[in-house]
Amino acid sequence: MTESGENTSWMEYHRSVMDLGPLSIFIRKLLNRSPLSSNDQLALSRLPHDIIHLAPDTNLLCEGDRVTVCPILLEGFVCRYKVAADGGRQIVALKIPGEALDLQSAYVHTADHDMYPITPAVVARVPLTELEKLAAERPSIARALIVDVLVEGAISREWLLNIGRRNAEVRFAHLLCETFYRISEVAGLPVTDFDVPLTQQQLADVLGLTPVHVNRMVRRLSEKHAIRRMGRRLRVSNMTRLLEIAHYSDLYLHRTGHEPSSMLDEQ
Amino acid sequence: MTESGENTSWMEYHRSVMDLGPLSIFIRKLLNRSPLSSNDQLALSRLPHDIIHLAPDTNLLCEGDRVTVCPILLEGFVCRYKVAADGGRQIVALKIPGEALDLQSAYVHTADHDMYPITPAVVARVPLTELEKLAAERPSIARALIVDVLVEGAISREWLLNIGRRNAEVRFAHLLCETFYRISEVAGLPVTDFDVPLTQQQLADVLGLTPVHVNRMVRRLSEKHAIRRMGRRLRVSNMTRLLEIAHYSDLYLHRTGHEPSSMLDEQ
DNA sequence: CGGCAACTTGACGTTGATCAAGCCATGTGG
DNA sequence: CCACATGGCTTGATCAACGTCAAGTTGCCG
Repeated sequence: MTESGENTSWMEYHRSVMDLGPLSIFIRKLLNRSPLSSNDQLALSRLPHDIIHLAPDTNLLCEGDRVTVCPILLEGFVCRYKVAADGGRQIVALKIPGEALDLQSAYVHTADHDMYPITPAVVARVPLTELEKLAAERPSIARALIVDVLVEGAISREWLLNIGRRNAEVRFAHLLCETFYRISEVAGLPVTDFDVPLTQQQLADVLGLTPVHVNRMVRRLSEKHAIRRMGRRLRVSNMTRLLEIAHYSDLYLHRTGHEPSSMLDEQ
Repeated sequence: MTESGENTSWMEYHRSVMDLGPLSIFIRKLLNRSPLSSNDQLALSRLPHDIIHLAPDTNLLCEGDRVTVCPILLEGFVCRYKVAADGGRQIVALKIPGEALDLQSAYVHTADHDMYPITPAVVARVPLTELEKLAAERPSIARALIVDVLVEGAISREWLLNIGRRNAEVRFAHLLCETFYRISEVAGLPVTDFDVPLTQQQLADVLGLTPVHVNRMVRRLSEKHAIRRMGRRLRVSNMTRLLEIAHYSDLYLHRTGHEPSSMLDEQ
C-alpha cells in the first residue's frame, strides 16, 4: 500500500513480467481470477483509452452521475463512499491498482455513491462502448469482468461482517490483512512490508469508527508489534501477528491464481 | 413482508398480471430493472426447473460449497449470513420473492457465505448450464441478470453505510423502509401494511446489534407510532413516519419501472 | 521558519452490550 | 379445553466500548 508516486519494487516487478502496455496491470489483475488466452490479453491491451492523473480528494464520480467511460486504476488508491443524512461518511470500498473502478456503469447508468482518490492516482479511461464490444466478441473477457464485480461484492459482505460484528481492534487488523492480500495479488508476489496510505480520518471512515478511536487502535497494534509508526505513516511489518489478531481467512477474495504462463494457449 | 404461507393480496395481484408459470414472479422482478421482449420472457418461463419447499433454518448453502444449480426464490424470505471467528453472526443480505439466490455461482464456484430461509420458502432450481445457455443466446437476458447482481451490490453498500454510520433507531427504520420498497416493487403496487417475518434475534443479526437492544428500538418506534406490535409480530403501518425517521432515499435500489405492458415488442 | 493538517492524549459522556430474571404467545398432548 | 413446555419477547441493572470535546504536539511543505 505504498504511495503511488514512489514506484516501489513490487510495482516494478509486475511490469516486467509481460508488457502489454499501460493496461498491463489491469490484465494481470483479471488473470488472477479468470483464464484469458493470449489473444484475449492482446485484445484487452489494445482497448482505446486516455490516461489522466488525479490529485487526492478530487471527485471522480458523484451520486446521480451518468457515465460513458470506464475508469481503470493504474496507480494509487481510490475509494467509494457514501454520506448519511446527518453528514456521516462511510467508505464502502477501497480500490487498488489494476482494478476497474466502475464496471457497474455499463449496466446501471446512475451512480449510487461517490468516489475519490486517496493518493495521487493514475487512471486509464476506456469508452464503455469499446469495452462492451470486446465483451460481446469474447465471452471469456465478459466472464472475467463479471467475476471482478462479484469479488467486489464478496468483499462488501466481508466488510459487513467486519463492521457489524468485530470490535475495533480486530476490525482494524482485518482490514490490514485484506489489503495485504489484495496488494500481494497484483504484485504477483507476497509483499513483505507496506505503508498504509490512508489518514486516520479515512481509516475511521472505512471502519465505522471515529478518528480518535482509530488512533487508540493504532497505538494498541503498535504495542503488540503488529504494525509500526514511521513518522506520520503506518507500516505493516508483521503479518503473522496481524493474521492471528484478525483470525483472518482470505477465502472470500476468491483467489485462484491463473498464472499468465499457464494461459498462453488460445481459447 | 407477510409470512409466505398466507398468500396475501399483493402476491395474488402479481400473479394475475401475466401468467408465465411458476417463474413468473422472477421474470417480473427482472422487468422492474431491465427491458425484456415477450420472447425473452417466454424463454425465461420455459427454463427447466424443479420446485422445492424449505423449512426455516435449514441450510441452503454453506461456505465452501460448489454449486451446479441456481435457486430462485418464489415464496418466503431467505438470508445470506457470515459468522466471525468468535461466533458472531451477521446477516449480509435479505432476499425476497422473485430474486435469484445465487447467480454468483455461475461465475465463482465456491460460496463465501451461508444461506438459510427465514420463513418457510418455495424455491425453483434451474440448472446453471441452462441458465448460461439462455444468457449466451439472449444478450438482454444476460444483461438483466447482471443488473440484478449489481443492485444487490448497491444494497450491500447502503447496508455498510447503515451499520457503520447510523445509530440503532435510524438504522432499524432504514431497514424497514428498504424492505417496504423492495416488497412493493415485486408486488407491483405500494403495499400499505406488512408484517416483518424476522425474529428480534434475526433483526439483531441484520443490524449488527444485540436482540436486547433491538427490543428497545422496537419499543421506541412503537411509541413514535411508526410500527405496531401485533402479538409477537411487528407490523409496519406508518411508512411516512418511518421514512422521515430514516431520512430514506431509495435511489440505490435503481428502480426504473420497465412495465411489462410497455415491453411487448420484440428486441 | 511559519503555518497547517494530521496526529495524540486525557477527561468525560453515551450508546449499546451483558447479565439475569420473569413474562407471554403459540403449539402440543392429555 | 386446559396444562404445560418452549422459544421468543420484555425489562431493569450494570458495565464496557466507543464517541465527544478540547487542548496540545508533531511531522511536513512551502
